[in-house]
Amino acid sequence: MQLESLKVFCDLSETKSFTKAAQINKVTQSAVSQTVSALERLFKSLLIERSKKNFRLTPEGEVLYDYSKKILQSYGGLQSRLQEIQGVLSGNIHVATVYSIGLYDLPPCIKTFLKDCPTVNVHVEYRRANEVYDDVLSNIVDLGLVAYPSPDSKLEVVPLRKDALFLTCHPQNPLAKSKSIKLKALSGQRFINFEKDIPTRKALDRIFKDHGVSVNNVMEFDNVETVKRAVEIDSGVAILPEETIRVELANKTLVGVRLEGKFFRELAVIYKKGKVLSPAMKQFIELLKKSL
Amino acid sequence: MQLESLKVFCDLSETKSFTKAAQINKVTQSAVSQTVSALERLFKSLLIERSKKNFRLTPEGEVLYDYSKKILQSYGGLQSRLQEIQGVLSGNIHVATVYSIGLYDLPPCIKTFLKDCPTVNVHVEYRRANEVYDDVLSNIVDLGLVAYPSPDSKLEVVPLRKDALFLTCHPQNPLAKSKSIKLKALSGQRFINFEKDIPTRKALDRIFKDHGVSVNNVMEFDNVETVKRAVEIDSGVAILPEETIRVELANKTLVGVRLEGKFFRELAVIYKKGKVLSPAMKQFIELLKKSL
DNA sequence: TAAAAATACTCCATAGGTATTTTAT
DNA sequence: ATAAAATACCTATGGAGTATTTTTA
Repeated sequence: MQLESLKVFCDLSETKSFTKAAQINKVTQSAVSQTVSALERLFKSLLIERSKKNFRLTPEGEVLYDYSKKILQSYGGLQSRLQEIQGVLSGNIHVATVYSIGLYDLPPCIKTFLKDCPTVNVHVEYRRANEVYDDVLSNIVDLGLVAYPSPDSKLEVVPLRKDALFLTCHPQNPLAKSKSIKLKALSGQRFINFEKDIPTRKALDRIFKDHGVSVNNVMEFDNVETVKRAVEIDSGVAILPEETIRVELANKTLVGVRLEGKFFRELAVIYKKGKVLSPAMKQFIELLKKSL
Repeated sequence: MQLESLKVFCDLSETKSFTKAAQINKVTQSAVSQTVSALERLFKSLLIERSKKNFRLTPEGEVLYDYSKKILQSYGGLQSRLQEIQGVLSGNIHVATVYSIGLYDLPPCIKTFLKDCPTVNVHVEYRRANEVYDDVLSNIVDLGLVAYPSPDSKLEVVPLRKDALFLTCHPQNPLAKSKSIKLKALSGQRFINFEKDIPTRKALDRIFKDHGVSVNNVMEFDNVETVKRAVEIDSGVAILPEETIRVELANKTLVGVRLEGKFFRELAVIYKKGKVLSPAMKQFIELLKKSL
């Protein structure tokens, strides 16, 4: 009995797709198909409801899934413990991150981390927020980095730094003169915003609603970079996390005005509940907590 | 990663012998040696203290042992659950039993059991009491059958029937006339006993001591059969469990006299603590509890 | 008619055997 | 000297790949 087979079966059960399970385990779809057949032969049970259109486990499949999870978790724990004993941090870490964090906050962290642990490989994938959640839940990546984490019973959420939100505007913009500004002052302003499905947009909408402010959304983009470009040509003002405009503030191409009140972008690491984190991953999360 | 390797490593850790671990897993000593090497390569750790004369696990070995036990237990649970679901009782049961139980009490049970569960193979090995304990503890057998079970922190003990002890004597013997007899009456009698290391002997010694009776041990044997033969030629009297003299009582070749007081031979099934019992084994124990 | 899953076939990696040597008592 | 473990070497099984067919939406 190979633990790898149980791993494949678990991923298959969770993704409900032979092809995805194959990708996660870096084998071909054929191998997954054969693995399942072998398991069914071994346990003399049908594990997956064929015939029917939609993927479903048989009762035996459910039992196998539950026990496999438990077994794999123990095995993960074993590996971690052994690595700890040996004091060797190594292995691979797959991280999915939303663009904003991946582009602005993450790179310096990775740099520091790789200096401390040169034997660890960190693989970063840039994704949209919902894809980060999906990839974490389907085991495609180990960790996810998101803003405004939405709680999920299948996820562990580790909160990181709260990045201060700044009103961002063109240096010539009238608002640029103030040292700080009240949220109210933004009423009716031409505003460069994120698209409706972006978490930061949702957070901004909530803030505006809570404070009875109504802005004039003149443009909507799906990423920070484009928002900044729009502000740079004074198409309007925006609210952005400090970290994402660090360079522009230094170059004076943009002005950041402190908002009166406590307005933050909350960052978080997410990972699948029950996942056994390797020592390297734990170390990585610790670093994120410290520097992010 | 093969679960079989973990199993081998566990048995090796417990028996502290490559050869025994090989026997238990029905492979050659060579295979065990290679399996351990493979595990050491895989985990990049020394698992067993070589160099030294006596077998000892390294810290890594200890960790691997602990986790392996856990993993194998889960896997055992999985197999049992699947069998339960399928309602199929099958597989093998290896039982080690002391001669007395194996010769007299067990055969009818096995017969009934095999009638109910024809797909189960019951393998019975006849052993001396201490060997039964050893075989159970070293996983050579699944279940052990003993009289007067001695508690052990590594063993589960399931008590079975308490077999009444009868004074057994030759039909012509003066004691044969009584319907029942007081223990005191045995003082000074020529007594056929078991050897000192037999549990029943120990139990008898205790009974005699507790009641201030002192018999004259004229012969000592290591098994019931020989004791009976000695009583049959009136070399002395003996105390034997009812079940073991059933045939002789029917044939009138021996007389059994009820002892006044509560004197019993306690029977028990033993198995290793933490062992996952297959449905077949559970069923078998249930049968023993009912008919023994 | 695509996409997903199953099957046919082939290959090669490795688990495990036999035979032997090395090590420890 | 003997028993246990390690090693050398070989073989066969089965895991996984490519190519293809079958199935389902």
